[in-house]
Amino acid sequence: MDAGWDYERFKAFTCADDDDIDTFRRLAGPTIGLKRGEILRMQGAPDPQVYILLSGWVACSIIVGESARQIVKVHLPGDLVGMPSLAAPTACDTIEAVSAAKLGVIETAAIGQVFSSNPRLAALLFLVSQQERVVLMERLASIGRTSAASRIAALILELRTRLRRNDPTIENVVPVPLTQEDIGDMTGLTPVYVNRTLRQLRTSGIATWRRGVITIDDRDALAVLAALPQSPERDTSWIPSRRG
Amino acid sequence: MDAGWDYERFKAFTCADDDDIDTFRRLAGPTIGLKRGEILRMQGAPDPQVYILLSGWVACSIIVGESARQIVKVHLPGDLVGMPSLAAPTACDTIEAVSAAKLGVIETAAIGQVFSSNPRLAALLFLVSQQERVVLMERLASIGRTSAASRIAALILELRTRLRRNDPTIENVVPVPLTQEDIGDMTGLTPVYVNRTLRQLRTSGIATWRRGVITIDDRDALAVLAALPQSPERDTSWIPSRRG
DNA sequence: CGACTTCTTGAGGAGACTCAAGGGTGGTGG
DNA sequence: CCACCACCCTTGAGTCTCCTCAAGAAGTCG
Repeated sequence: MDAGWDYERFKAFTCADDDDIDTFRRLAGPTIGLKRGEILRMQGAPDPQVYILLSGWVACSIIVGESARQIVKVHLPGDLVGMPSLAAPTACDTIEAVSAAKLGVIETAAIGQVFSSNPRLAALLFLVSQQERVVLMERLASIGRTSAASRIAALILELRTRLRRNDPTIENVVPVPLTQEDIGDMTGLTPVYVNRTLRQLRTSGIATWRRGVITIDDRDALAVLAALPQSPERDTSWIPSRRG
Repeated sequence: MDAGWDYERFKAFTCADDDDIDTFRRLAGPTIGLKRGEILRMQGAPDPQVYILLSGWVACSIIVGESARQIVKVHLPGDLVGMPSLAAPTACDTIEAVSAAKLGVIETAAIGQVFSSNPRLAALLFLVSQQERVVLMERLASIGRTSAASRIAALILELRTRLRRNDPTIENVVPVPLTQEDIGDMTGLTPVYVNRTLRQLRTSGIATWRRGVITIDDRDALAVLAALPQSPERDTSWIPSRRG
């Protein structure tokens, strides 16, 4: 744990080993602290940077029209934040702290260095991006083609799965610092309707989401409701080995 | 043009130069031909491969529940197809030909080789993935937060922009081999409502979509309706140079 | 020319939204 | 320690966008 960065989390996320971690750690620059609700950078800001989330949660969102907001990703500790804007002159999304958070800045040039000097780590970064694409694709399918209850069920299961990578002891009680408005912005619903849908999940004995804590009462029913495949593990055999 | 692969298209797409192209060309294996409607591989199929689209259009979709389909990406010639499933033991999406199409197979191991032997090209592949993420994020915002008319407007503009990379002479007449059902599966709408929305766009003098051809009548109005930022160009200064 | 897919339009219904008001909860300052 | 304030949650009533079901027309391919 250097400057609070949860390396174990990052290792699990990328299948990186200790040497990879060492290499990567050297990339992280100064640390930034954010209070809940604080904005790290706005969509459209010039010269976007890449960050690594050390602690807390941040949300990346896109503003549509005058006021509508769509959260495209909530990041948990260990996540790389801001990669999609890597090659853009201006940021394509807004990064905002959902809870108090700390981030390390990663110079864009350092990413290029990884590709030159550490092909294995570069491939791991590439792989992480593919996984992020899959998550986005599944969220797209969820929002485009399912009911409010299904979208929220899928969200609950996604958060549970991701949090379990950090903390394998998590089972049916999942701490989540999102407001109902945040949930709406993630699922494409209004806060009012999120509230009604949560009540429906609660009264039907499937899940209870209250005061920042989800309690899953019937995981099978939740999975059926979500209607999305639970992705299995990854195959990393194609990644270059360290010596070769 | 080797085996019909539009290298110029790929070069424009990735900012790759001739040497990069040469390297990449060696990766492409056997060519596969598909008729319209034919499925290359189903979601859940084991050992997914990566392809390069040589000609025609293919769609990647996710099945939700019993019958609902969400198209997460339509690919144009030059695109890399199937990357998101790269590290998964089973394919996360179904690849289907929207029009007659040809694809080259790319061995998974060859991708790893690129990372070992050609960091510059690896970085370009990485960059392309980030761009794909941005496109997904914007589609997510569109579907999650805008009306049917806005979604279709955004789709029209996205297709126009991408096709113009292939053929810069395209202005207001855009050839698009998608059925109204396909449009619905891309935008999260039913085919019936797509039809009504297209009529609405037509009668309000914004755009006409008929028989595989979009005619844009008022591009400014279309952009306002789409309500999404038109992304500017990329900054690739961080990519490793060939010698260095 | 015939079979099939795709498009078009109508009528009715439901899921999600908007507007509005009241009740909790936690944080801050006196 | 209490009171106030801001934020968030909760619920009701009414509306509208979009969906479902259905049938026929138009286009396309063999």
